[in-house]
Amino acid sequence: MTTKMSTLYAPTLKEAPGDAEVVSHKLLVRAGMIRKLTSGIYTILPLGLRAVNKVAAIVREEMDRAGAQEILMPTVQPGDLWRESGRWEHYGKELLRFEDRHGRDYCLGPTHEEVVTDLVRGEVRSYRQLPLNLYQIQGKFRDEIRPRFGLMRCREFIMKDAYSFDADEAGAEKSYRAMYDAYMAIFSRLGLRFRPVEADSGSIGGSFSHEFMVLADTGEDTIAVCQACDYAANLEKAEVRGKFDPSPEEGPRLTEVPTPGAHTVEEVAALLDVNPTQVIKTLLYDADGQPVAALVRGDRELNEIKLKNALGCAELRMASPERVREWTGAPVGFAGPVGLGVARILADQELRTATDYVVGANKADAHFRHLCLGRDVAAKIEYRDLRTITAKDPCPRCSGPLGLPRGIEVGHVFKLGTKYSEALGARFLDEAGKERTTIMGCYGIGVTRVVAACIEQNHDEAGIVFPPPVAPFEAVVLCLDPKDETVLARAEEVAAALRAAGADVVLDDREERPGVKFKDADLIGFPLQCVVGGKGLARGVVECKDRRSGEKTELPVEHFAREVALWRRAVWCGWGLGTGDGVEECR
RNA sequence: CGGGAUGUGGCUCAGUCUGGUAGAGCGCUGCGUUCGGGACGCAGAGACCGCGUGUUCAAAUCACGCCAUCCCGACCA
Repeated sequence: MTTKMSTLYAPTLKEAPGDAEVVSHKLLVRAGMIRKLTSGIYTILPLGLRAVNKVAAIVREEMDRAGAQEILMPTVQPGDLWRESGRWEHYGKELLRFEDRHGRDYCLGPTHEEVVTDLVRGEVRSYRQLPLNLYQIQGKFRDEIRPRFGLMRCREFIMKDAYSFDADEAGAEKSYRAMYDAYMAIFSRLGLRFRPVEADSGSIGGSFSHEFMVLADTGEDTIAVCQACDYAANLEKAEVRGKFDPSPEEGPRLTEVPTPGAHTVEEVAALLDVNPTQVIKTLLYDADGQPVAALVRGDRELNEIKLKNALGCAELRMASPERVREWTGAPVGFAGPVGLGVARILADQELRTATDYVVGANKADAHFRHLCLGRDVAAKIEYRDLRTITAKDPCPRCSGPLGLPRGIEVGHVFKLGTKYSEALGARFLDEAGKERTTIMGCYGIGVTRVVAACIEQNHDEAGIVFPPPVAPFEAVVLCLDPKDETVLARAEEVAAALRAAGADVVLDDREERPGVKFKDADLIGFPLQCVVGGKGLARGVVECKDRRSGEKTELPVEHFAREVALWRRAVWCGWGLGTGDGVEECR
């Protein structure tokens, strides 16, 4: 049975909704694939769900191939389990909490480390049961501070999350590698241009991780990519390398100068007529309750994640203006390292060469000139890599040139270590009969976000340009004269031939003018479009269009079945994809 | 959480400043003409103008409160 547009619930819109900002959001709504229920929460309509399911199917295949087993965990989770892991207190407001009728605490699962670890600790008691990798594809809820951009950052979304359990470090490495490889296979098969990048492991915790970024100018993340070697890292992670030799401690003496009202680096630099590179920013932080100062050059950006990692603290917050006054004795804007009473002072490594800088004097409306860190600061200074990398910095691996493209995070793999297995007591007996803690990894793919990212990367003026593996239907047959039984019958034959060639097909049999069908086909972004109408049939041809290239090919009605299979393969090739029939693989 | 903006038929918006009969386009229903890149004509249906309170003879319009949605920001001294 051919799916027919005449009965499909796919309400397309000529105009974009007023509340949509980004292109994937606008197009998903216009193409009749999603509708908003409330902020950050969407209903997925038939066409949207088909795209989501296509992504899910490929994810499932590759996960199974990698040896993971599918399960389905509950969305509602007991608060007590989250207390055991310590995250009931630490996860914050993204965790939507509520009580049942008995007043017991529950939450909607934003991720499932607790539940899966609870599951495994009950049954896995022997090294013989390891390794184990369990995954699910399921709705997640995260009460985002500010949901936005349609399916890109919403509160309720569909995610594939997998969790690996291993007996030892080597096994955990292997599991991690298997997932990394599976993710490479998944995103390649989906027809996306993407990069795996080194990443910080963030709040989930753990020691090592990679993100999978779909390259798109509208991405929320910036990544550092080497143009010479294969180094790629999230901007927050990318290391800055270079030679930073201590410089001779000489030069003019430290001098206090009045700088009334000059709070920012720009104001101070302008007032003293120096370059911002000659100013040191002193940033004050509260690190697990301890006062800490971080020093970077005036034109640099401090990378808080690097600072947090360098300090090894759990919570890092910028000091409040009251704290700043308390620690420095001056209002915000005049902090400096000279005589500063904080627990630790960290400085970016490039300041090792620091001579003749301008810094705050820890006194209202005053700064010092001619500061030499080694000479003028009595306290110990820890030099570390603290600043955010820039496009001007060399690649930390090979010193080649860096690019800073934008990306959308669609996948993330973590080595978790024993953080959750330790907290929840997931232990087993090894060969020697000794009790040990399982080593975990976790691996996520934002399935709904993949669909949105796919559109961000592939669209044009007319609408979505779906890669064939993601499209809700790979092919559409536009029947231009549905009232003419001969034409309609021919359209059904064309649809059958496409199906035989391996494509899933929708038949546009609506009693609409041709223009409406053409517009909708392009808007929804069916990769293969075949037009069956009186005019073409009179010449004995079916006109086929490749949505991506716009190229039109006339295929003879007579040998259509054979011709269309070849044409389909050519379209997939244009995407750099093979159709999997083994005839010819592209790329 | 701070700042800004918006809320008017299903959708996109005008009308609000200057209070006085609720509008347009799209979509929808019917009829007719059209029919290969979002057709045209005619006739229709459809709105507690986000909610509440107040001011007024009179409120979509003014005031206050609330709610919702979107955008920017969340401490880079």
